[in-house]
Amino acid sequence: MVNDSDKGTGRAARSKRTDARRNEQTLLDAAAAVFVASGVEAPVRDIAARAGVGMGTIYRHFPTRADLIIAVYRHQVEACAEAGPALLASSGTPHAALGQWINLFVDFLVTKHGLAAVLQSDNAGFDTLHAYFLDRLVPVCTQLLDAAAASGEIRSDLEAYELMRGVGNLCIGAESDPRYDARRLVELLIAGLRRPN
Amino acid sequence: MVNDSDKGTGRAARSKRTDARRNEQTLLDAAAAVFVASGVEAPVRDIAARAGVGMGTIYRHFPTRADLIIAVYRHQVEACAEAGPALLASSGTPHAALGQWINLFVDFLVTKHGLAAVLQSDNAGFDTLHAYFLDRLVPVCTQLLDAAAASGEIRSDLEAYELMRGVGNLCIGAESDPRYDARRLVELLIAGLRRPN
Amino acid sequence: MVNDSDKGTGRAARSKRTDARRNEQTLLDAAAAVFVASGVEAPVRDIAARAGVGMGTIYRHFPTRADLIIAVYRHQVEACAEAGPALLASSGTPHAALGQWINLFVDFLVTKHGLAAVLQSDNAGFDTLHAYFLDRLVPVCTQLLDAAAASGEIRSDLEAYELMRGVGNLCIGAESDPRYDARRLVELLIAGLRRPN
Amino acid sequence: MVNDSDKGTGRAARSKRTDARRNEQTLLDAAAAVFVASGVEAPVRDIAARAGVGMGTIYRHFPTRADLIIAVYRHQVEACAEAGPALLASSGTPHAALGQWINLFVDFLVTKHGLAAVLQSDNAGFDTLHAYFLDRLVPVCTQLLDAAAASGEIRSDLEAYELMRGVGNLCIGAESDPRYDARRLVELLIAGLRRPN
DNA sequence: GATGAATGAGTTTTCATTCAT
DNA sequence: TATGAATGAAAACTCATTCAT
Repeated sequence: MVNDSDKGTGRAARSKRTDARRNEQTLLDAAAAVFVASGVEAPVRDIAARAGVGMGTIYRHFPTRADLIIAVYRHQVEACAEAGPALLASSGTPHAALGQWINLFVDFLVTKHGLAAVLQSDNAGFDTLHAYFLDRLVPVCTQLLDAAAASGEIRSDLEAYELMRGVGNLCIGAESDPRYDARRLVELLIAGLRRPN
Repeated sequence: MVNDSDKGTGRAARSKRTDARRNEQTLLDAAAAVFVASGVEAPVRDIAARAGVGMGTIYRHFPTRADLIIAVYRHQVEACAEAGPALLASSGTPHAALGQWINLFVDFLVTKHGLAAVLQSDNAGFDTLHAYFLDRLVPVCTQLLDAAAASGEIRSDLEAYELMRGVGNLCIGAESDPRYDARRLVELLIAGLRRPN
Repeated sequence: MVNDSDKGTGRAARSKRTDARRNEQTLLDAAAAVFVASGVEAPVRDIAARAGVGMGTIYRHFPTRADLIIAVYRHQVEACAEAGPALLASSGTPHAALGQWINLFVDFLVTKHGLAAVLQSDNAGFDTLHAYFLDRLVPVCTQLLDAAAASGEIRSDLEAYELMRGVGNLCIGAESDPRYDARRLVELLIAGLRRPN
Repeated sequence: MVNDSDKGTGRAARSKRTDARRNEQTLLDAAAAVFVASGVEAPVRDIAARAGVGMGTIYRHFPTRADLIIAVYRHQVEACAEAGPALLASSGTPHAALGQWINLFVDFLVTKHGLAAVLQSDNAGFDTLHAYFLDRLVPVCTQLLDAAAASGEIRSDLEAYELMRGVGNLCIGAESDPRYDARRLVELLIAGLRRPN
């Protein structure tokens, strides 16, 4: 309310947009909550109910389920993407940076119920989601991998795509099983990359 | 029960039992074929159709889908289980034996369309399946792991259950993606186990 | 019940088939009734409710709406198809035969609420229906048209397909409008075919 | 409206009316374009988007879809209505005039994607549309029909309403089927009207 | 007046599972 | 025992229409 010096149509326009934005945030919150409770494949109707809106509203804001998931997790994906170069600059060695970065990625996947599973599903409806993840994170991972390979620390015959897919798979089902610690296994995987001196 | 040479109705009974067994084998063959074609979550109706029987017959022999999957793959699971001690005896080192055994396990999972995915699903209907796999294979894997740990080749802080679950996860979706080679990643994982000399 | 001398599995099999057939007839009757009341595009659920069965049952018997419509009207289509040659043999002139046959076709279309409309819809779901009608009736109509053309009674530049489509169109909406008599207009159309002596 | 640099309310009112008219024309153009592309049953949202206005604006100007269709095609309907007497005056015979007029009507219907179909729909929402067409064109057609009947050229037992409805029906689906030429069939219909000398 | 967000009924379709014959 | 017909819950998705801003 610092500035509400608008009048005429301006107010209407601004206020409409404000409301819609608020509503969208409500939707994202509700979706996030439902995703935690029932996984990212929860029925649209459940999310709508949780948000207290009609189903059509969900479809208006997020035409596909992938769009919704992306919106819900965008911040975290961005943070992960931006952390790549930063770690490379600050960590001791490229391999260490890679390990830390993968750790962030695991953090992300493991805490999102069912997201890892959906990342490997070949369901056509998730194409957008797949594309978003790959577009955003594969280049970052490639950079880290290249640096570590260039420094001679690791083998150079693994694509970022394959590594990320593997890490993603290792994270499937991790939340629900106390006897399974995805992070540990991912560490082994990264350790296994190291060039046998 | 070596001898159940019954007479009178007995002959009928024996023959009926024979028939039932024949029928069951038909079912298993059909299910295996459909699993290859459409994955282990194929509609029951398809399997029944392939076998030329009614759906009720499937349910009679295999009350749950898990029972059917177990029956279909039992032979291969048994073979895998039995290979453990054999490899330990014949391979150069325990770690090599472990690697070869895991390889067999990967062979198995990767060729069964969708089986790996179902192994990690937390769908209650698959409990029996999970239990069967774990009961049968975890002890074998434990033995290999213990031997390798005892020889000092690998770290000793990983449970067989966790390793197998990780390997299973790495195999998810491997058949359908040419850019993803599950076996490679599993090798990295096993390599990562090695104790840093 | 003239003959129920079946025993053993025979009875079960026969009785099952009998029941299914009875049920299918129930379905057809219900569908016919609903078609009359609400047109051939009535919701599947309505038909199921009318028949007192689940929706799945409709889908089992008739995978697409077109299949159901075909089944409901098959008898009448067949009768119409068979009447063609008969009329040609018994009527005074080929043109007269054509007129009478078209009349039968109109009888059929006009009494089926909404069927005519669906026959011209380009909805892909009705492809089977279109194909059935065309396959069955166009040849008959062609025969009548050819005979009348050969006798010099009518112009010879009109395809059976086009004529039938036109007749079909003229029948659209005829049931519900007392001021519109499709039959009269069809007569004009047929009269218009006559070669100007 | 040369000058709309208004201030003071009076001028504002005039200008508002001008704006509204301009807006309405934009709407009509957009609707016409969308009707051509997707038929007259296109979603309201599409039309609004095309016009660059909100959906509410469409509803304000044209409370029902029929109102919109009428507005879009009013000019052409008027032209058609006015052509009737003109043709009667200029053509050789009343029957020729009738044929030419019907031709104009067909021109109109055939080029409007889906309009013919909507003209026969018994959907209550189109009542206004039906009424408008009938009110405007039936009298014209009646005049032509009466003249031709009076001259002895044609039978006198057909109502204009019924004829126009028939012509409308014949035009259904004509744009999308190369094997179906509505104009030809309409010609047959008109030819069929001729009194058998 | 204009906007466009929200609503939610309505329809289709699929399959696991049961159970009468 | 075997059969397969019947069931009906579930879920996605679309759009006409309303109404707060």
